[in-house]
Amino acid sequence: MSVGHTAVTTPGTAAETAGPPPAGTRTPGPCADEYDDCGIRDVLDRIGDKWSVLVMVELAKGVRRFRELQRAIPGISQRMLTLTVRRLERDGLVERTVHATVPPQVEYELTPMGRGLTAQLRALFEWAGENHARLVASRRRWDAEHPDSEVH
Amino acid sequence: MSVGHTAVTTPGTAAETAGPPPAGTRTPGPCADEYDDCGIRDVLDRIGDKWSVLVMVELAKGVRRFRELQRAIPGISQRMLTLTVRRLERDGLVERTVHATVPPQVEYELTPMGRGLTAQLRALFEWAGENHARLVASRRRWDAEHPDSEVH
DNA sequence: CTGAATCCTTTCTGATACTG
DNA sequence: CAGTATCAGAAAGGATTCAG
Repeated sequence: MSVGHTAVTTPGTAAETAGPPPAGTRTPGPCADEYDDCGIRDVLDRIGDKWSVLVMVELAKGVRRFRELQRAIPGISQRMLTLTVRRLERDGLVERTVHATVPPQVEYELTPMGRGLTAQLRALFEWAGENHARLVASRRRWDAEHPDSEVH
Repeated sequence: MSVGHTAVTTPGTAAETAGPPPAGTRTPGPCADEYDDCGIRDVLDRIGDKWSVLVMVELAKGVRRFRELQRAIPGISQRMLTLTVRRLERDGLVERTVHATVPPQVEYELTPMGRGLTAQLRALFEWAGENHARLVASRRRWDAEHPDSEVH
């Protein structure tokens, strides 16, 4: 997702009548309601991408080198792994350590903040594990009732 | 994200050996480690998109009509709201009720499963609220140290 | 009001080739 | 090993138009 990580595009037409969330870019003041934003968007953009969670899950097991990560995450390309760890590093969730050895050796590990996030994700993982079957069933049912639909 | 909601490409090869997470592809056997997959991908694909969470958060406050949702979520286009609620409905997270009145009236509300998911998301919201400032700070620092970078 | 259908632009990913 | 640089295809998102 992301899209530059800002929702509203139109600069003018947006907030006119004024309301709780002026939505120029995102809620300017503190969280509109109980949360609404609160930076949840930044977090969702990170965990919502294709590989970040998998990388964090792997790093939750311990320090890993670039190649180790790639081998541990089937399907990820070198390019995407690089981008993913860079973004995680940028957000302060992962720390990158370069050892100036002959064959370059770079190690990645979760920062305290990164560990904090993965801890919060567990609740989500558990829920997913418990409800995935139901979700898939619902999905199949819906697809059966709506043969021709692009909503996938 | 998403990409057909399965990471590794291979299309056909669905459930062959049969197992808890037939998953389009991903981890061969059941959940590799503690989670890895377990359907977490489906969940992340849903909450990771641009609007689903905002819609669920709004619906967590009560039943809402289409226009009410759109007004409550600044920036969302009619098209995206339609797609978002449809996908949530497909996954069994939201229920759609059509009232055959003169001006069409359609109401949306979270299903028990939908409420269950939003409950799990609160942990994430709280974490985001507590760590967003730190994350943004880290981001600014990183950007300052890497003037020319596309990793955004 | 509640959508469905189009068209078009932006963003994301993956494949490939090259480098210190 | 650990990246960087390109490039092309795929997918997501937005604006607009039309309809029940």
